[in-house]
Amino acid sequence: MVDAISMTLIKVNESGELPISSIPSPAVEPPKRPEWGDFSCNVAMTLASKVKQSPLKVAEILATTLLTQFPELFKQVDVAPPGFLNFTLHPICWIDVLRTIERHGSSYGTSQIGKGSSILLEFVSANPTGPLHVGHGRGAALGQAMASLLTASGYAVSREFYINDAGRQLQLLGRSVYARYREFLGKDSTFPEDGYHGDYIKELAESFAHSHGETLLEQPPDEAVAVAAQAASQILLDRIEEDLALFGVKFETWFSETTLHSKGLVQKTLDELRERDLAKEEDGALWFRSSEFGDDKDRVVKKQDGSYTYLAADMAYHRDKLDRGFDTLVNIWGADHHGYIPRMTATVQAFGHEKESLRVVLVQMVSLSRGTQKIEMSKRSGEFVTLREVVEEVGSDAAKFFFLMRRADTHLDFDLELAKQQSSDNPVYYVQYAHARLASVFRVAQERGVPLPTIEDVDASLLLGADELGLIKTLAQYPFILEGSALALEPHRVTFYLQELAAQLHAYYNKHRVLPAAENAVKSEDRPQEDGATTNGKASTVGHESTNTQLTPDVTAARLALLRQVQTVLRNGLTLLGISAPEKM
RNA sequence: GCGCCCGUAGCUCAGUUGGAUAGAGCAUCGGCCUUCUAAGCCGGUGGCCACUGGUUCAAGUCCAGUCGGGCGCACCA
Repeated sequence: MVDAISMTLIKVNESGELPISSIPSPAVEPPKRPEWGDFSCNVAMTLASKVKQSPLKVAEILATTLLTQFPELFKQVDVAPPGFLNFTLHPICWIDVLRTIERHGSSYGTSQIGKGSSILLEFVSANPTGPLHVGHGRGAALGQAMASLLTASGYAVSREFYINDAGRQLQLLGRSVYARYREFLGKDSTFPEDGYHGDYIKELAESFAHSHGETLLEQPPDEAVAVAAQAASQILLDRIEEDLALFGVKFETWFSETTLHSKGLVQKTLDELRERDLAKEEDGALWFRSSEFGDDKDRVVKKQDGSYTYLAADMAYHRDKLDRGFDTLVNIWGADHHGYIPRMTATVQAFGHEKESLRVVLVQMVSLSRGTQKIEMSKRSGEFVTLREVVEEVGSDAAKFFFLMRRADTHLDFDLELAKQQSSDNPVYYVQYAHARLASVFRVAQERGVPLPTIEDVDASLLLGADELGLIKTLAQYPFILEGSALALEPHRVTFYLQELAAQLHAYYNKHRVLPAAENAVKSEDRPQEDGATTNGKASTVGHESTNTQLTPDVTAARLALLRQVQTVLRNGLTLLGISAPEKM
């Protein structure tokens, strides 16, 4: 398609009809309205000013040349103001799409645009100081879908969870648990000012009292707190891993912040900064000259008291990621961390990498509701809805779909009532139902001894009606949706596509019968079909004079073959998002 | 004060990286099952794309400014 246009451009240039100094690469896209054909191209308008002719004139020249050059491909090439070229292919060309889907099956839609380039995808990375909440769930669903999407597009993806198991938060956890532990044993205790208030802290403390008895009381508080912190974070981390597994999210690596310190990598990172003359001593602290790379100001990495800042550890972490040889680092962060991006891109550049090698996807907050009733959440009081609770209530399919329904950088309203509803209002069921419905048709077909044909077995000319072609064209888009979605790191595009395809399928299903009625075999009729494709010479069974299509065995076979491909694409898309494609509902 | 994100139908949001007459779903009103799953379909109602200016053949999309909402601005993590 694009090649045809490029060749034509070269031809008209050589023949002198249009003197083009440089041949542009034409942009071809499906037009907004079906009446405008199968593809449209704007190259005439971009060229018009260069060749000093009106866009319409340029388009005319290209259109006639294209049509005479490629008669077997184009049925029609139209020119529309202000200078669009609209192409209509011979309908029969579209049948190739179905053959492609049938041939590739579950791999239909995958590509190699990533060319094997390696990506480290870091997401969730919740502190092991409490259970995962819904916000983490959104990040988890997004990361998981993104990983599948990128893998399907030819990238080598590795998923990683960064464990913040060093520093103040963990100490606070230890002090919280220790305080509850003393409380439980009837000793006096002072709960830390901004400690963790959730009930899970009490549970941890109690189980701690059972396993350790009163032994911790005999230790100095500092040591006891450290022991409590260690034990509690390990348990909480295990639960996080469990919750994620339950949600269908897995990581190749769990990277512990502590190992950065124990291996001396933080100090090494700062040493390297000095070597590169990107560090400075000031006010008794060590600073990273991040402003050299566009940050607002320089940042402290080693405090006056000699301890490292969080940034220092994070710099060491990102340096380590790059040292492991990844081409691109993708981080999924909560939107409240956006101010951190300049620091991190500065880090990447400080160690000699392009700033494009770090891509940060920001995820906005999730607010929960039941119908119109909002559910208040406050982390301070420890009253927030956990991911596990949501998954148990609405199921992991619905949870994932809802998390992936919106662009990452917009607020998400998650309606628990809606997610549980089994109706067309619920987009998850809507898409899954389309898949199950088709499965049911195939089941009934087999029960009645109707064979399930392949595309090669059927009379393809029976699939050239407007509704059939509409479905086929949507199926043809799928690989492009995946590609765009992967490049932009936007899985929500796949969710929207699936809803569109499902809608089209449901409409088709309601309008056209596939199997003959159970008792009296051939009496069923479709509603009038649009004229057009049926004028194609081969379509002998499609009565040109009659506006109705008889549901002959040939028609049944052709439609079955078409619908199998629809089902394949529905299944591929759902699977990619980590959502099940049920055979029955 | 500075920086980032957002502003599209009554509500929740898409908008193919600058294209033609801006689209869905919800809500609301009215239809469609003796037949392959009604967890479905068909039709009606709804818009100053926050505002102003600029860039060009073309702006919801890019740039500048204004207004409004959210979030950041630590030798915290």
